[in-house]
Amino acid sequence: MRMSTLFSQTLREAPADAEMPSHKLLVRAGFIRQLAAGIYTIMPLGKRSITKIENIMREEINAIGGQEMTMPVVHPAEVWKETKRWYQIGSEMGRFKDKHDRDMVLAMTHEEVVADLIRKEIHSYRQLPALIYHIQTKWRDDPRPRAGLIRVREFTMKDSYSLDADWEGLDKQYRAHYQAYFDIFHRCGIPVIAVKSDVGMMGGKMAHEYMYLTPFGEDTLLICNGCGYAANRQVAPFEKKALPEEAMLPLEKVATPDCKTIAGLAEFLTIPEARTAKAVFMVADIPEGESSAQKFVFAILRGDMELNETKLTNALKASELRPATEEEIIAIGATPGYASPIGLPKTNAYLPVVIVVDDLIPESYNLVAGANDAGYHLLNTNLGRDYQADIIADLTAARAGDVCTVCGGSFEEVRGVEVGNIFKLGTRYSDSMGCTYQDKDGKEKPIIMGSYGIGSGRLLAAVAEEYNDEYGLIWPITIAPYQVHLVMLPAKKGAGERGSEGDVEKAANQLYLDLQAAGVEALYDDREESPGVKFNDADLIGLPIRLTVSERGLRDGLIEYKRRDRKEKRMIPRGEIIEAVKAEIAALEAEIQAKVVEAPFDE
RNA sequence: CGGGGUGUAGCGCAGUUGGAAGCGCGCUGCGUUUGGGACGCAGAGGUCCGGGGUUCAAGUCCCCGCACCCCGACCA
Repeated sequence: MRMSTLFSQTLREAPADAEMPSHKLLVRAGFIRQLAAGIYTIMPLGKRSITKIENIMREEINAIGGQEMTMPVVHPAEVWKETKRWYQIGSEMGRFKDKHDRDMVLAMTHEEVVADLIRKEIHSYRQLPALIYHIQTKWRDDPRPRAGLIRVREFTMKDSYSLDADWEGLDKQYRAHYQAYFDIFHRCGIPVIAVKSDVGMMGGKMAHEYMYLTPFGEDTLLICNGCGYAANRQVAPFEKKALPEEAMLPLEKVATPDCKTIAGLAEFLTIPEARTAKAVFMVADIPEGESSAQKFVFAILRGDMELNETKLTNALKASELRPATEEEIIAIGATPGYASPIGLPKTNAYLPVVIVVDDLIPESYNLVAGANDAGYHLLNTNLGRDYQADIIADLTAARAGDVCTVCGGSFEEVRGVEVGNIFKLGTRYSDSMGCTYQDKDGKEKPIIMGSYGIGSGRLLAAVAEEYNDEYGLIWPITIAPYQVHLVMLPAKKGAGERGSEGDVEKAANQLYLDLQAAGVEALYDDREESPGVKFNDADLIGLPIRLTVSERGLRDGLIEYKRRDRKEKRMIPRGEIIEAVKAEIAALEAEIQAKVVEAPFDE
């Protein structure tokens, strides 16, 4: 590609909007342009890199038996109603009506479409197992897109769907993906770890997320420093320290003026926060068939713990969960700052109340809780005697320093970006959409599904995040839009020669043709720009190998040769340059290949 | 959805007390330059986010919207 005709421009300064290095550099180098919040155009350079990423995905998924296809971006709402996700998913689903006033859905993911397809196509165990995948645009109306391509609303994802006759088959395909995903990430040059994750809106049994660790990441992970166990903070279990068992003491109401926080209360009564009960108020939408019921949630946990909203959502099987407002707290008859499950009115005009209690509370005796009376708390409250729980579950968020349930080690917190995930869906979709096959014995059985996704744009951004310096991007050879950046520095010209092609141009043009003939992908800077401009653009775009053709070098028949990731330059005779480049490409590819290793499966 | 911020040329920004819309980079033409974002001359480019209002006069003050960014909530 000649840069004089490349549809892309570098920018000296990044837009003020950009903060993350990957975002700034991808914009400055001309890989992406923004259309709206979380909606980007992928420019030619970016498209070439994304295509390479997607081809790596194709190779690896084909290698484990995948068959590529394409499924629609626009879905009739019927299939989403069948699985109930039409009702369960909130505002992040893109909905519209077609001209016949039919409800339509913009694809967020394709389980419903796959399920509809296979209930029509698959009838016999002979058709199983199968693995289908596609690389397709998705729309998720994220409430807060940010960080360039890391978190967008419209994005392209490779997602595969495994179809099996039995659970052993699912395990096998899940394991195959587990490794194939590591291979994909490693071939793109980025280190990742696999962690246990929440199944979220996907439903199903087991799930792993692949996390690229970076301080700019938006997910918090807990990693055990003893055994290496890693989990998303949303699901991480941990060892809770119960208080010693003691006899229940009688309830006692005490005045606690201006103690609206746990910290204030503990200080006022000079007791540890662990001796208090914290009440957190949420309003949840809980799906019931085709509609959903709003409920007021009273979550009780020990004062020294933090509520994990994902765990609470899962305990409630809620579709939406948000903090209650002060007006709502008052409306159910509780007293903000001094609220408690004890002494709540049995009925209220506002919403039904659900009391959800953390599983540490039954083992915690004589806690201090609010009295539902401004300025007063109750001493010695006890679950079972003083109030009842509707649900008891693990509700608390693990934090750095908490104890690992596997080995007793302690957790550290790190940040990461989720670049891929794999789910054992099981029969969640087969059941709701009637996807069955006939087994050897003639019985109808549900097809067992798995789903596996990687976002290509987010992966590109993660690679850009991992490989850059103060001058620009530094692409791994496998992802670089071109392998070689050929810089031509035109010679000084006398007045009469202007416009004619000089020796340097001739040599550079020839080298460009030779590179192409040798199958090397080259970006040729044939523009009339000063050397500084060309070198800075080359550094910014970040192709792995740079060749410079100049009068200075040509005098001795030499071409300058430099790797983007190294400082040193070499001068190589013209006749040897193609071989040198090919050898370097092979060496760079070997460097990446060396990173593709077997990963232990974390059950 | 809560909190904060920003909207002026393609990009980065300035714009005083309310009184003629500017600077740097980029862009066009000509010339001089040519190994790390050169220089001169001449140009083009504006819905000052939008709508109302106050005023003799609004980029500037007031009201209402919108967009984008950041933190949180949320989220495969």
